[in-house]
Amino acid sequence: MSTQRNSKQRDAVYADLLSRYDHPTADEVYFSVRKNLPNISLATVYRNLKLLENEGMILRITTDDSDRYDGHTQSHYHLMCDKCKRISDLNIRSGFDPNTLPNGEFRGEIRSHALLFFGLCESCKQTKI
Amino acid sequence: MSTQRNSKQRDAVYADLLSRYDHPTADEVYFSVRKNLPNISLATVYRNLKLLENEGMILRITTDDSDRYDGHTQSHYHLMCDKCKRISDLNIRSGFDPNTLPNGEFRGEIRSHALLFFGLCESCKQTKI
DNA sequence: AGTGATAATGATAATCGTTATCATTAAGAA
DNA sequence: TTCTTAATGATAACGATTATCATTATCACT
Repeated sequence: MSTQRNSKQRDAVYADLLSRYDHPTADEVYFSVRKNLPNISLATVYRNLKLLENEGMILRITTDDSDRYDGHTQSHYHLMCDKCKRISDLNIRSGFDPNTLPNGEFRGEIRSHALLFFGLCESCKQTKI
Repeated sequence: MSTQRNSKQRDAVYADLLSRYDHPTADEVYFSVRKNLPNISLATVYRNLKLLENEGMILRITTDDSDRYDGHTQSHYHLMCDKCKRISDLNIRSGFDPNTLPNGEFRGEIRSHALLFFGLCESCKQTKI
């Protein structure tokens, strides 16, 4: 495990993410947590966000601008609004084709998507380490 | 249209992307184009990459680190290697479920993916402008 | 060909999200 | 309570990208 000791700062960051569904940026978490811990440092927020992500306790959403965080890790997808730039949850049942734009019960409008796979490229797969 | 005049700098940036399949960063395009245009500025490379993207002539691939560019816009997906961080093309037939990890003829290994949808959120869809 | 308006460039400063540094604080085992 | 050292707070540094601005070059119109 990556953490050896508890800290109320880390607990506060995690609790904040669990309590909200608006996929905040690191800065937004910082300002929210400061209500209860006025002396917490922005660096501590970044540190703990990375730590919690590495432990699989939170999700990081990579976007064009600032990364956003989600404390709810059960499988779901996200939509970034072209207009207000906010991120909302999409409850898409698994077994779908992103090109088919499965709106389902979602009352917004899906226009496009970005999909990036991760794993091993062909040459790294050969020389497996 | 966004461009009113031709420029050999823009032509060179586009030609460079068309000639390669390694999904370079802006900096890598810069160093490549400098072989023929030693005085081109990095700012000009960034400007023209953004311009070409807006015109739909190239693709930008948003990743955790620097953005990467692709001059080949016919529909295909990408894999970022967890080890060497290079991006390779994935030829996936449409009509697939990203969770099913459709390896196909790809000789690497798909382990995960990041999928983000774009469009209008529910509230912006209501107050449509 | 020559001229003028202005798009595009080159050089570089500025921005901004994130990470590194380091002295200080505090968790928790002994 | 003491001691080790993980974690923090404050802030400097970093790196990718964008903004600024004087200069250059495109190209429509003579």
